[in-house]
Amino acid sequence: MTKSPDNNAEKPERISEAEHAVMEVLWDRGTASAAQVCEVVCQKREWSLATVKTLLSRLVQKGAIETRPDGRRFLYSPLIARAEYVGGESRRLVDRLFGGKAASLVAHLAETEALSEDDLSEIEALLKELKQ
Amino acid sequence: MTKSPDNNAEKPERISEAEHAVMEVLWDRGTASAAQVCEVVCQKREWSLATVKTLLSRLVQKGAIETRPDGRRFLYSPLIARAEYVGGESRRLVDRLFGGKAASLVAHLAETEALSEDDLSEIEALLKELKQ
DNA sequence: TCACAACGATTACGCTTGTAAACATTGCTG
DNA sequence: CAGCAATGTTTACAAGCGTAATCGTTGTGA
Repeated sequence: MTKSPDNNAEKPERISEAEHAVMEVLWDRGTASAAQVCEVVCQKREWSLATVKTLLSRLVQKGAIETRPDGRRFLYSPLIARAEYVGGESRRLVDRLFGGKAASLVAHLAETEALSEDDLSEIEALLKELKQ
Repeated sequence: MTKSPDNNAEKPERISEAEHAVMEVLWDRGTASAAQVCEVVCQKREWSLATVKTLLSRLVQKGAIETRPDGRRFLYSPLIARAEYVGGESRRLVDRLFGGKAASLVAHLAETEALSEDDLSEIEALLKELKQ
């Protein structure tokens, strides 16, 4: 195979906030054209189509999405999974603010009442399941 | 008076990553001079004293810290509490990535095994306490 | 066939961030 | 008293980001 076996330098080029908004659409749809992405986000963020195109280009450069030609346009689809991104971001936060201890994050959320009764029950259920 | 009396628009000017590193020192010490801050972070981040000074200035501008003259130098101290910052950042993450549902974050951490056995026990204990 | 519309690509531009050097002030030491 | 050293202030500058406008190409409808 041509793919060099060990060029996994894969340093996951940071995705910016605006870019992330675009990614969400692609994760949701799986695949979309620039116009379709715009339909979803341009209202919300008061963007123009041009802005969306710029963001898509940057995401391609960063290796976060890929393009497939579809007639005269491109269809864009994610190359990295949402879970991967979410995991990375969560980890960054936990590392930066909680010394890497995820439990500290949870503790903080609980203390500051960022967790509702429902949240607490939900987590409790989750724990039970994980522990069985 | 030239200083407008009611500019308490207190929108908490975003603290950048590098600035945050400086804040951590101030939160830890309570108060410190530029040189003292540098002693703590300049090794770790390979910064020069000049860099620390810039960051301190920016933090002052942003209203995140205050200065008190101490002889020929300044002592810097935090104006916002660490908990406040941490809470804000956590909330931002939860809003952006988990639709505002903190429980989803916890679920994600659990699923991706970002939570160790110890973490889980800890959280469990926490929950019990909160529910008393 | 020809202007136009739909696209991606290129270029733009001001703001923030990271990282610092240069400058100005001033207490201190020889 | 004259430099020097320590300190804050000002200026710098490249990269990244948010937000687009403009350019170039090409399928399409009149």
